[in-house]
Amino acid sequence: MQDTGTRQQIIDAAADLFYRQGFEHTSFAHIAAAVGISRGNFYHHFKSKDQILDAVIGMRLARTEVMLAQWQAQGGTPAQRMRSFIHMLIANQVPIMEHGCPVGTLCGELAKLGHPALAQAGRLFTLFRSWLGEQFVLAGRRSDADALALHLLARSQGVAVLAQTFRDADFVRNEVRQMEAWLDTALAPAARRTTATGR
Amino acid sequence: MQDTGTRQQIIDAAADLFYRQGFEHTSFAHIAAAVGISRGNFYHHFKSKDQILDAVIGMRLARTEVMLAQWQAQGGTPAQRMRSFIHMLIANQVPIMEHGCPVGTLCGELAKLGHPALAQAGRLFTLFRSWLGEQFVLAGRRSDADALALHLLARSQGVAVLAQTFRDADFVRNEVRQMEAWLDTALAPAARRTTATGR
DNA sequence: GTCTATACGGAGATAGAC
DNA sequence: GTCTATCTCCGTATAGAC
Repeated sequence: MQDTGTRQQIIDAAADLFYRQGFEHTSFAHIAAAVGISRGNFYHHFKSKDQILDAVIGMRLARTEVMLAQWQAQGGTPAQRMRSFIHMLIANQVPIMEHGCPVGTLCGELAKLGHPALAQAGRLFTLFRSWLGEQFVLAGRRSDADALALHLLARSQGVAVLAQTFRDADFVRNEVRQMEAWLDTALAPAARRTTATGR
Repeated sequence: MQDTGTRQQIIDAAADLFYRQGFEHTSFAHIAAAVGISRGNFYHHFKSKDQILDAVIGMRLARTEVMLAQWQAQGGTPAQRMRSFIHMLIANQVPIMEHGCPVGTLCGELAKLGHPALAQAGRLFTLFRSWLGEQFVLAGRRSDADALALHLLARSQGVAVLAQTFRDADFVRNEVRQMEAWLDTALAPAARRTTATGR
């Protein structure tokens, strides 16, 4: 694991193609061409397409955990950290307008396919949900932290879906501004604990 | 057109299967089995799979226009009519939790496939966007009516995406309540015109 | 209009040489 | 580990009988 060899190249290429073209629409030929290997070589690394999907989701789970841990380690207030989350919509604006949110579109496709890996992909959402929930707890919204986390998650997903259809950068910026404003008002009455317990 | 014969049966079955399984994952065999005809019989009615998709989108555009016109004809205030829109999330809660929003998931899939029919499917969104925009104009929010319409559309899409992943009915109800509350505050300062010009 | 039979290509997957 | 060759199944699409 963690090699930069063929196996990891396959996972990287598959993750990219699954995002840009969708899981079902991506064939072994696509991935093989992207990596520059033959189709047959594939089965030395993965016994089936579902195994590649598992590996891709696993890698993305690991990378997401690292990113969230970094945001946490950077310090600052919970509000500042949650702005990092919201700001992903700006930072990834171009790919989102082309291919949607990597998490939302994957879960949506797997749900339609009735694919068993949906549960694993859903953990990507859960990672953000839990992390956001922790931030709201730290910000003093202990009782409704999870509902607030889900709300923020839903808002960002909605923006991603419409961004993909309308390709409207102004819309994205406008919604991001509104989400930040919402965050401010949501945290305002409980501002007392925003900087405390910043472990 | 508008016959209840085989052609319409095919469109109905295809629309249902495209929604539940996705467009790409639905084969002629699936549709033929659902209608109870042979695969070969298909090509008397549609020359290609894309033609079925066009017919499905066309039917859904027509039905959506009828629905919006009915909401308009029902009278009431713009706020009341927009509650009909928000309430779709409750009325269709079960299928949404299983298969997502019929509009959002179709547009998302077609975008990933790079399918030319995306533009037509996007008109489904535009229909709601324009209708909601009109309501906001009637409610006195002339200057930012379209932005408000997009916001409401995005909120509902976000709820649909997370509902599909987490299958949480409480979350849906909670978000719907918040959307209704948002609508109230958004229209409150311009309440003077809510009942006027109710053509 | 509806059927059966079939062509044709592409998909996932396997075997075995190098 | 990587390749070529091949298998099998399933998808869209066509031809032609009834």
